[in-house]
Amino acid sequence: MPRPTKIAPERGDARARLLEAATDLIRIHGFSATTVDDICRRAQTTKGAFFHHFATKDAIGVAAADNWQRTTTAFFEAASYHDPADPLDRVLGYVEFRRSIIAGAIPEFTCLVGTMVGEVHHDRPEIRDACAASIFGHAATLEADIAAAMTARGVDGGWSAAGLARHIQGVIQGAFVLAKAADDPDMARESLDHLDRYLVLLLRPAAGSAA
Amino acid sequence: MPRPTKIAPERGDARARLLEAATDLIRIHGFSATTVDDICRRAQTTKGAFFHHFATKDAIGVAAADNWQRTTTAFFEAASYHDPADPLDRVLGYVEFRRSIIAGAIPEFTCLVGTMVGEVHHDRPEIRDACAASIFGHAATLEADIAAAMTARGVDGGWSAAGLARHIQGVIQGAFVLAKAADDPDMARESLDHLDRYLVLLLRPAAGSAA
DNA sequence: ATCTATACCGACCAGATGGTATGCGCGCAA
DNA sequence: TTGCGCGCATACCATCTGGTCGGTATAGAT
Repeated sequence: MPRPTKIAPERGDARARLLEAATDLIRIHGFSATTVDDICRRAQTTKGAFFHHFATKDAIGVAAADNWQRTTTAFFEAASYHDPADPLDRVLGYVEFRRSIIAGAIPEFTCLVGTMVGEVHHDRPEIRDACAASIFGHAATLEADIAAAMTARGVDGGWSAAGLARHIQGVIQGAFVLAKAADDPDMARESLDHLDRYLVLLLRPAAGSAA
Repeated sequence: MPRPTKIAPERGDARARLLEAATDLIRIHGFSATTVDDICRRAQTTKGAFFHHFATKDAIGVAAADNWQRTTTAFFEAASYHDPADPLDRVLGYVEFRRSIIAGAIPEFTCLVGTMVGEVHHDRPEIRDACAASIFGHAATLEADIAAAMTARGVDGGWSAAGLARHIQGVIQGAFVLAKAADDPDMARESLDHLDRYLVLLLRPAAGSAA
């Protein structure tokens, strides 16, 4: 999830800067612990600008989740794990890609919407729903490849491609929780390795059938 | 995670009531959004009592995590998934047990320390470490059974019993994130079903070898 | 040139927040 | 019975919080 380098404030830019600042700060401190003043300071704007663009603090939470969905959608669409001809390779490529972008400090690779929804799910339903749209919308992008891999293998274990896609997102979110707790990105990588193993066991056609 | 019914305040009880109130409120609202006054109100005490027992708000976060570890340890030790003779059955029984206690409203079955650590990992290292001790200490209780099941099956895929135990905790934490996002406990159950399937594929001796 | 809509500024506010200072009653040892 | 420490209550405080409001600057339409 690379971020553009800081640019000097320019007229018409404040909304985007506020959104970026909010995203960064919420990933570091969480939603509740991030104050409007903090966001303004980091965005190099004032409260006047903030409340011109966002009616409430909650509103920037919703907007940040929406923005997260847009940017991550573009980011994953551009990735090369879609290239392989075999649908299972595309699914495994996705997991490998997720693994490869676990790098740097923890707030740099963890998920904005996963962090937010854990905190605000009960009190701020609008933010929760925006986070859910991002998570489950992203999960849905895996469905077709999973379904194709299921067909290729001929599996039917009473579970769905959509459900497995959701589970994959769950494992990734859980991996981030472990990394935060241990303060160690390796915890997340380890979990993604197990996820990869699961998908292979579940979806790889039996050995010898292709040789 | 059953909770005792509310009792009228009694002298000498305040600390325990504060801890229980903090636990409940943090599970609902998160750590930052839970105020000291909220905790006191729910515990039917005053700020005087609060700061008599806890030096700071952070201190009750640490104490709540420690208390969580103690109570959950006792809770899981008493469960019957330890009974089967086959170690794999004990591991699968654990997952089934975790699945069975997903019931009621979301804050009633989600994990205090998982919720807290996602929020405060960066700013409150003492709370983070207390949460980590709870999560990874609990994971460690699965290690022996996993190792025994690995031996029985004779697996060696370059991963460890400890790592798989951590992954199991990760999947459970991720399942809670999904349930919060979708506002639906079924999301968590679905993920635990996949976890069960993974463990069977990974650790069940090949079919026919026992019949 | 003027009008208007939008972007933005910065002082201000009421209430909340974590934390403190002080006092008071109960149990217990001397 | 007195003295003392512990558990807890009440009143209070400095600071921070989200949010408001009047005002200014700029760009484009007429």
